[in-house]
Amino acid sequence: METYCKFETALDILTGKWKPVILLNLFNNGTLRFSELQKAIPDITKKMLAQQLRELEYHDIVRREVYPQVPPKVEYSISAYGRRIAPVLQAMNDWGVGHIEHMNELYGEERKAESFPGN
Amino acid sequence: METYCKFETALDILTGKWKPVILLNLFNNGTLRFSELQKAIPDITKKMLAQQLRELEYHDIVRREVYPQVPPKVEYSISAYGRRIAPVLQAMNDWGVGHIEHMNELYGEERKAESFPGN
DNA sequence: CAGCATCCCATACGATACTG
DNA sequence: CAGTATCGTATGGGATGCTG
Repeated sequence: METYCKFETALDILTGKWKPVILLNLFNNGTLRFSELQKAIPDITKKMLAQQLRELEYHDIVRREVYPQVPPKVEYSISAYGRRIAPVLQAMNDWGVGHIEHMNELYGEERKAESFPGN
Repeated sequence: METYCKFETALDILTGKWKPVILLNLFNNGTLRFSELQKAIPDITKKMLAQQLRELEYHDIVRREVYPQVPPKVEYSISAYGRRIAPVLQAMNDWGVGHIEHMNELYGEERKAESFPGN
Protein backbone atom coordinates (compact mmCIF):
# COMPACT_ATOMS: atom_id res chain seq x y z
CA MET A 1 0.00 0.00 0.00
CA GLU A 2 3.04 2.23 0.33
CA THR A 3 4.53 1.47 -3.05
CA TYR A 4 4.73 4.40 -5.48
CA CYS A 5 3.33 6.60 -2.74
CA LYS A 6 5.88 9.33 -3.38
CA PHE A 7 6.24 9.26 -7.13
CA GLU A 8 3.98 12.30 -7.16
CA THR A 9 6.85 14.22 -5.56
CA ALA A 10 9.04 13.73 -8.61
CA LEU A 11 6.09 14.65 -10.80
CA ASP A 12 5.56 17.93 -8.96
CA ILE A 13 9.16 18.94 -9.39
CA LEU A 14 9.44 18.03 -13.06
CA THR A 15 6.09 19.49 -14.04
CA GLY A 16 6.20 22.85 -15.70
CA LYS A 17 6.10 23.75 -19.34
CA TRP A 18 9.82 24.46 -19.66
CA LYS A 19 11.47 22.30 -17.02
CA PRO A 20 12.14 19.34 -19.31
CA VAL A 21 13.92 21.36 -21.97
CA ILE A 22 15.83 23.38 -19.37
CA LEU A 23 17.05 20.24 -17.65
CA LEU A 24 17.91 18.69 -20.98
CA ASN A 25 20.08 21.64 -21.93
CA LEU A 26 21.86 21.70 -18.60
CA PHE A 27 22.47 17.96 -18.57
CA ASN A 28 23.85 18.08 -22.10
CA ASN A 29 25.90 21.26 -21.90
CA GLY A 30 27.09 21.30 -18.31
CA THR A 31 27.04 25.00 -17.53
CA LEU A 32 25.10 27.74 -19.28
CA ARG A 33 24.51 31.41 -18.72
CA PHE A 34 21.00 32.81 -18.48
CA SER A 35 21.34 34.31 -21.95
CA GLU A 36 22.69 31.06 -23.38
CA LEU A 37 19.66 29.20 -22.08
CA GLN A 38 17.46 31.80 -23.69
CA LYS A 39 19.24 31.31 -26.97
CA ALA A 40 18.93 27.53 -26.67
CA ILE A 41 15.19 27.83 -25.94
CA PRO A 42 14.07 30.59 -28.28
CA ASP A 43 10.36 30.54 -27.39
CA ILE A 44 10.79 30.95 -23.64
CA THR A 45 10.32 34.35 -22.06
CA LYS A 46 12.74 35.75 -19.51
CA LYS A 47 10.00 35.59 -16.91
CA MET A 48 9.35 31.90 -17.39
CA LEU A 49 13.03 31.02 -17.67
CA ALA A 50 13.79 32.78 -14.39
CA GLN A 51 10.74 31.32 -12.68
CA GLN A 52 11.38 27.73 -13.66
CA LEU A 53 15.06 28.03 -12.80
CA ARG A 54 14.15 29.38 -9.34
CA GLU A 55 11.95 26.37 -8.71
CA LEU A 56 14.59 23.91 -9.85
CA GLU A 57 17.13 25.78 -7.74
CA TYR A 58 14.87 25.65 -4.70
CA HIS A 59 14.65 21.89 -5.05
CA ASP A 60 18.44 21.72 -5.34
CA ILE A 61 18.32 20.24 -8.83
CA VAL A 62 19.92 23.26 -10.43
CA ARG A 63 22.86 25.23 -9.12
CA ARG A 64 22.97 29.00 -9.63
CA GLU A 65 26.26 30.87 -9.52
CA VAL A 66 26.32 34.65 -9.58
CA TYR A 67 29.44 36.53 -10.64
CA PRO A 68 29.34 39.93 -8.94
CA GLN A 69 30.26 42.11 -11.87
CA VAL A 70 28.74 44.61 -14.28
CA PRO A 71 27.11 43.59 -16.51
CA PRO A 72 25.91 40.66 -14.41
CA LYS A 73 26.87 37.11 -15.22
CA VAL A 74 24.91 34.17 -13.86
CA GLU A 75 25.67 30.55 -14.64
CA TYR A 76 23.38 27.59 -14.24
CA SER A 77 24.24 23.92 -14.01
CA ILE A 78 22.88 20.66 -12.63
CA SER A 79 23.89 20.46 -8.96
CA ALA A 80 25.78 17.48 -7.58
CA TYR A 81 22.61 16.34 -5.89
CA GLY A 82 20.61 17.08 -9.02
CA ARG A 83 22.48 14.42 -10.96
CA ARG A 84 20.72 11.84 -8.82
CA ILE A 85 17.58 12.46 -10.83
CA ALA A 86 19.24 11.26 -14.03
CA PRO A 87 18.16 7.61 -13.63
CA VAL A 88 14.58 8.75 -13.21
CA LEU A 89 14.76 10.81 -16.39
CA GLN A 90 16.38 7.85 -18.12
CA ALA A 91 13.60 5.49 -17.04
CA MET A 92 10.97 7.96 -18.14
CA ASN A 93 12.74 8.49 -21.43
CA ASP A 94 13.06 4.78 -22.16
CA TRP A 95 9.41 4.22 -21.39
CA GLY A 96 8.47 7.27 -23.46
CA VAL A 97 10.31 6.01 -26.52
CA GLY A 98 8.50 2.68 -26.33
CA HIS A 99 5.22 4.38 -25.64
CA ILE A 100 5.38 6.53 -28.76
CA GLU A 101 5.77 3.34 -30.78
CA HIS A 102 2.90 1.73 -28.91
CA MET A 103 0.64 4.70 -29.63
CA ASN A 104 1.57 4.54 -33.30
CA GLU A 105 0.57 0.91 -33.39
CA LEU A 106 -2.74 1.68 -31.71
CA TYR A 107 -3.73 4.87 -33.48
CA GLY A 108 -1.40 5.18 -36.47
CA GLU A 109 1.52 7.44 -37.22
CA GLU A 110 -0.59 10.47 -38.03
CA ARG A 111 -1.65 11.04 -34.46
CA LYS A 112 0.97 12.23 -32.02
CA ALA A 113 1.58 9.93 -29.07
CA GLU A 114 1.39 12.69 -26.48
CA SER A 115 -1.85 14.13 -27.71
CA PHE A 116 -5.28 13.29 -26.43
CA PRO A 117 -8.37 14.17 -28.42
CA GLY A 118 -9.68 17.38 -27.01
CA ASN A 119 -6.31 18.63 -25.73
CA MET B 1 21.99 15.14 -27.36
CA GLU B 2 19.21 12.59 -27.71
CA THR B 3 19.31 11.37 -24.15
CA TYR B 4 16.17 12.02 -22.09
CA CYS B 5 14.60 13.56 -25.17
CA LYS B 6 11.32 11.73 -24.63
CA PHE B 7 10.96 11.78 -20.89
CA GLU B 8 8.49 14.59 -21.40
CA THR B 9 6.13 12.03 -22.94
CA ALA B 10 5.85 10.15 -19.66
CA LEU B 11 5.40 13.46 -17.88
CA ASP B 12 2.49 14.43 -20.12
CA ILE B 13 0.68 11.19 -19.47
CA LEU B 14 1.18 11.17 -15.71
CA THR B 15 0.37 14.84 -15.23
CA GLY B 16 -3.09 15.60 -13.98
CA LYS B 17 -4.26 16.32 -10.49
CA TRP B 18 -5.77 12.87 -9.89
CA LYS B 19 -3.77 10.52 -12.11
CA PRO B 20 -1.23 9.53 -9.46
CA VAL B 21 -3.80 8.53 -6.87
CA ILE B 22 -5.96 6.78 -9.46
CA LEU B 23 -3.00 4.74 -10.71
CA LEU B 24 -1.97 3.99 -7.15
CA ASN B 25 -5.37 2.57 -6.33
CA LEU B 26 -5.53 0.46 -9.45
CA PHE B 27 -2.01 -0.88 -9.02
CA ASN B 28 -2.71 -1.79 -5.42
CA ASN B 29 -6.22 -3.17 -5.75
CA GLY B 30 -6.21 -4.73 -9.18
CA THR B 31 -9.72 -4.04 -10.37
CA LEU B 32 -12.12 -1.40 -9.12
CA ARG B 33 -15.53 -0.17 -10.14
CA PHE B 34 -16.15 3.48 -10.84
CA SER B 35 -17.96 3.87 -7.54
CA GLU B 36 -15.20 2.09 -5.65
CA LEU B 37 -12.65 4.50 -7.04
CA GLN B 38 -14.86 7.35 -5.93
CA LYS B 39 -15.03 5.93 -2.46
CA ALA B 40 -11.26 5.44 -2.38
CA ILE B 41 -10.70 9.04 -3.50
CA PRO B 42 -13.34 10.98 -1.58
CA ASP B 43 -12.45 14.47 -2.85
CA ILE B 44 -12.62 13.68 -6.56
CA THR B 45 -15.72 14.61 -8.53
CA LYS B 46 -17.37 12.24 -10.98
CA LYS B 47 -16.42 14.56 -13.79
CA MET B 48 -12.72 14.53 -12.97
CA LEU B 49 -12.66 10.81 -12.26
CA ALA B 50 -14.26 10.04 -15.62
CA GLN B 51 -12.05 12.51 -17.45
CA GLN B 52 -8.77 11.29 -16.04
CA LEU B 53 -9.77 7.67 -16.55
CA ARG B 54 -10.58 8.42 -20.21
CA GLU B 55 -7.14 9.89 -20.73
CA LEU B 56 -5.40 6.97 -19.08
CA GLU B 57 -7.54 4.61 -21.13
CA TYR B 58 -6.68 6.45 -24.34
CA HIS B 59 -3.00 5.94 -23.59
CA ASP B 60 -3.65 2.25 -22.93
CA ILE B 61 -2.50 2.49 -19.32
CA VAL B 62 -5.92 1.70 -17.91
CA ARG B 63 -8.36 -0.92 -19.15
CA ARG B 64 -12.09 -0.22 -19.02
CA GLU B 65 -14.59 -3.06 -19.01
CA VAL B 66 -18.30 -2.38 -19.34
CA TYR B 67 -20.85 -4.91 -18.19
CA PRO B 68 -24.02 -4.33 -20.22
CA GLN B 69 -26.57 -4.51 -17.45
CA VAL B 70 -28.91 -2.32 -15.44
CA PRO B 71 -27.78 -0.69 -13.29
CA PRO B 72 -24.49 -0.27 -15.18
CA LYS B 73 -21.27 -1.79 -13.94
CA VAL B 74 -17.89 -0.62 -15.19
CA GLU B 75 -14.59 -1.96 -13.97
CA TYR B 76 -11.19 -0.35 -14.28
CA SER B 77 -7.78 -1.95 -14.02
CA ILE B 78 -4.20 -1.43 -15.16
CA SER B 79 -3.89 -2.87 -18.67
CA ALA B 80 -1.30 -5.48 -19.53
CA TYR B 81 0.64 -2.81 -21.40
CA GLY B 82 0.08 -0.37 -18.56
CA ARG B 83 2.07 -2.50 -16.18
CA ARG B 84 5.15 -1.57 -18.16
CA ILE B 85 5.06 1.85 -16.54
CA ALA B 86 5.56 0.34 -13.08
CA PRO B 87 9.38 0.58 -13.15
CA VAL B 88 9.09 4.25 -14.02
CA LEU B 89 6.77 4.87 -11.09
CA GLN B 90 9.11 2.87 -8.89
CA ALA B 91 12.13 4.94 -9.98
CA MET B 92 10.20 8.15 -9.39
CA ASN B 93 9.00 6.89 -6.01
CA ASP B 94 12.48 5.90 -4.87
CA TRP B 95 13.86 9.25 -5.90
CA GLY B 96 10.92 11.03 -4.27
CA VAL B 97 11.49 9.32 -0.93
CA GLY B 98 15.13 10.37 -0.92
CA HIS B 99 14.23 13.83 -2.09
CA ILE B 100 11.83 14.46 0.76
CA GLU B 101 14.66 13.66 3.16
CA HIS B 102 17.01 15.91 1.23
CA MET B 103 14.54 18.79 1.40
CA ASN B 104 14.14 18.26 5.13
CA GLU B 105 17.90 18.51 5.54
CA LEU B 106 18.01 21.69 3.50
CA TYR B 107 14.97 23.50 4.80
CA GLY B 108 13.90 21.63 7.92
CA GLU B 109 11.01 19.33 8.70
CA GLU B 110 8.46 22.09 9.00
CA ARG B 111 8.40 22.82 5.29
CA LYS B 112 6.93 20.23 2.99
CA ALA B 113 9.31 18.84 0.41
CA GLU B 114 6.94 19.26 -2.50
CA SER B 115 6.08 22.85 -1.83
CA PHE B 116 7.74 25.86 -3.30
CA PRO B 117 7.32 29.28 -1.73
CA GLY B 118 4.61 31.02 -3.63
CA ASN B 119 2.84 27.85 -4.75
C1' DC C 1 22.86 41.02 -18.72
C1' DA C 2 19.68 39.17 -15.83
C1' DG C 3 16.20 39.91 -13.81
C1' DC C 4 11.23 41.57 -11.57
C1' DA C 5 6.40 43.85 -11.87
C1' DT C 6 2.20 44.18 -14.03
C1' DC C 7 -1.46 42.87 -16.70
C1' DC C 8 -3.92 39.52 -19.50
C1' DC C 9 -5.53 35.13 -21.23
C1' DA C 10 -6.16 29.99 -21.80
C1' DT C 11 -6.88 26.10 -19.76
C1' DA C 12 -7.34 22.78 -15.81
C1' DC C 13 -10.17 22.01 -12.41
C1' DG C 14 -14.54 22.34 -9.39
C1' DA C 15 -19.80 22.67 -8.37
C1' DT C 16 -24.04 21.52 -9.70
C1' DA C 17 -27.72 19.57 -12.28
C1' DC C 18 -29.49 16.19 -15.39
C1' DT C 19 -29.83 11.23 -17.71
C1' DG C 20 -29.86 6.23 -19.80
C1' DC D 1 -24.58 3.14 -11.27
C1' DA D 2 -21.94 5.60 -14.23
C1' DG D 3 -21.74 8.85 -16.41
C1' DT D 4 -22.45 13.90 -19.50
C1' DA D 5 -23.49 19.03 -19.80
C1' DT D 6 -23.05 23.48 -18.28
C1' DC D 7 -21.25 26.97 -15.89
C1' DG D 8 -17.94 29.33 -12.81
C1' DT D 9 -13.22 29.80 -10.81
C1' DA D 10 -8.28 29.53 -10.03
C1' DT D 11 -3.81 28.88 -11.60
C1' DG D 12 -0.07 28.53 -15.03
C1' DG D 13 1.72 30.74 -18.44
C1' DG D 14 2.49 34.79 -22.07
C1' DA D 15 3.31 39.91 -23.44
C1' DT D 16 5.27 43.88 -22.30
C1' DG D 17 7.78 47.34 -19.82
C1' DC D 18 11.07 48.81 -16.20
C1' DT D 19 15.64 48.40 -13.45
C1' DG D 20 20.37 47.62 -10.96
